[in-house]
Amino acid sequence: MNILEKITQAKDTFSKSEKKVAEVILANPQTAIHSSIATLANMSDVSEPTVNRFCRRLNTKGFPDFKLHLAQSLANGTPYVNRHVDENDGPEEYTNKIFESTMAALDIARQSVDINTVNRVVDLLTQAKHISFFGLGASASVAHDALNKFFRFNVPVMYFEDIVMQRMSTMNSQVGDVIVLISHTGRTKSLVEIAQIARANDATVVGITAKNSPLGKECNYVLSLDVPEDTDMYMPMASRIAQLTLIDILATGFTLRRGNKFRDNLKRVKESLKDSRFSL
Amino acid sequence: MNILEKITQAKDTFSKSEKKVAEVILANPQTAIHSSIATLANMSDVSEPTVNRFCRRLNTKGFPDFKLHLAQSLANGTPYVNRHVDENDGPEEYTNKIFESTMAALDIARQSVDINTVNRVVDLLTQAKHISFFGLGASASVAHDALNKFFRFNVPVMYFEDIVMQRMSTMNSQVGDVIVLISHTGRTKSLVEIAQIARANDATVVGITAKNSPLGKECNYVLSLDVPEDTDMYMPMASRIAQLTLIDILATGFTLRRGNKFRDNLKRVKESLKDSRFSL
DNA sequence: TCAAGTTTGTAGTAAAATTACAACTTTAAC
DNA sequence: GTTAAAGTTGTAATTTTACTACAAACTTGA
Repeated sequence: MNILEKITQAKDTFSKSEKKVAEVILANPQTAIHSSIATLANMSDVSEPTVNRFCRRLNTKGFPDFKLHLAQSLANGTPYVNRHVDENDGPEEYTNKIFESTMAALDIARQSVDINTVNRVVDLLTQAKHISFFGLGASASVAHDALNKFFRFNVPVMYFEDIVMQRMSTMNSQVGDVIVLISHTGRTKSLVEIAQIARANDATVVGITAKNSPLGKECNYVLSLDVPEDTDMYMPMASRIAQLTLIDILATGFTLRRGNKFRDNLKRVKESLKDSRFSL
Repeated sequence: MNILEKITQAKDTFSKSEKKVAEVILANPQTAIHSSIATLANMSDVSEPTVNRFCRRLNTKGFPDFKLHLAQSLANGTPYVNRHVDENDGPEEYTNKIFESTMAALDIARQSVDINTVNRVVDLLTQAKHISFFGLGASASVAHDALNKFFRFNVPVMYFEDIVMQRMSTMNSQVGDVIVLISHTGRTKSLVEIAQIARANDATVVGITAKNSPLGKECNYVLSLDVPEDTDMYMPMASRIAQLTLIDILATGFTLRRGNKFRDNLKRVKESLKDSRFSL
């Protein structure tokens, strides 16, 4: 595991002085790898052995070894950690933290996506007679976004915020229709019902949701995303960004499957916006 | 550049003994980063100062610095690059490319955000009598998402997709109201008009848009995001992810400004969902 | 072959990291 | 409250590691 994440995670097990060291390192890891144990001790306002003990607590052989691990964490690839926003953070801190934890979440999500399912879902979507995107709460805007993308493909695509409309529309679904249900937790009752109605009508149900959730179990295909949520904020943040990225992937897969001529079509949709815009 | 590549490339400029060092390092770089200058000198059958000179020849400050560079080169993972999707990409390739370019875009966006403006906008929002979020097309779902977030704060917040509703609502705006207009290009005519109406009513207009665009010029505050768009796809992708992240930042700033008691409020909103969900 | 230049190693020095131990806190029990 | 035990932290000494200065040994070309 990335040592920066490890520090964040193990913060509670640290002693007072060790926490000081952790703070200084997390605040400026780039400086840390270029400092000696003495300067780092000074910056953290602790003694040199404390820094050394801090390093060992993280299962490194000592300070130089720790610096090596830190350097590797900082190397391009996985530079970002899911850093939680703190009460006392100023604008600069929370802005950077949110960007970084969003990137970190995407990185984790990427590793959890099942490519085969993506491929099969893209297949389904290209062959669908009708596509519907439904979500509620925070996932409603994701469904909304999906509408905006797939609508450009000149495919019959639907999106409703209203659960009654979602229900009525699903009642009329049939074989060949694909219904994409979006829910981070997969425990939204009314969406589970929609899934059941759809399957009773032999429509295909794709869930962008948690694998073993009540909703997940009702779906023909589940695209699950493991995303660490900052539960302190009591708001869905990273999860819906990951969902949106997944929508982008499905849309991209769709256009690639449809081939080159189809891309001209997209270009035309984009150009149709010209009149509603000021020219460059 | 990767220091391992650098060694291979600069091999010709090395002296006989330095080449020996290069060989040993290239043959087993993992061992090299965990060795002291003495052991490495021994393995290469040269003296310690030779190893040191070798390090300096590669523009490093010395042996420890060289090890740091080497460690970074060895760190696993590819950097976040904006890799464009290619016609012939399979599901695995385009999935990874989209995740990576989204992360790369966020990284670039992060560097372009003006923290001072973020801070001032958060200020405005916390003091606003009414907050409106308007966007069209792909930005509509971003505005939709903003509604979902700010609505939890128990603040009078509005969101319309319909330009007539947007217009009517803005007509009634007054001092102390904040209208957030979202548009990637900043060239959507009807949003520019909304901005003009709002300012005529002394409401404050915040644009999440391009700085020097027609819309940007009509705003009191502009939060601009430099995001590289994959224009090949003819679809907004990374831009709206960056916009959403910015919404997260504003929402977070808002809650932090409001303090601890307010967080309990958010918790209550979240708990109110319980009945609409299946329990764990 | 010899002188100028380069390369290399030896020995000493400086810096950095680690260890051992003592002083100081904290915690919990009485 | 007092006190003993456990845990934490810092000081000082020690060891390890890296670097510098300089001299010896090669190379090169006239």
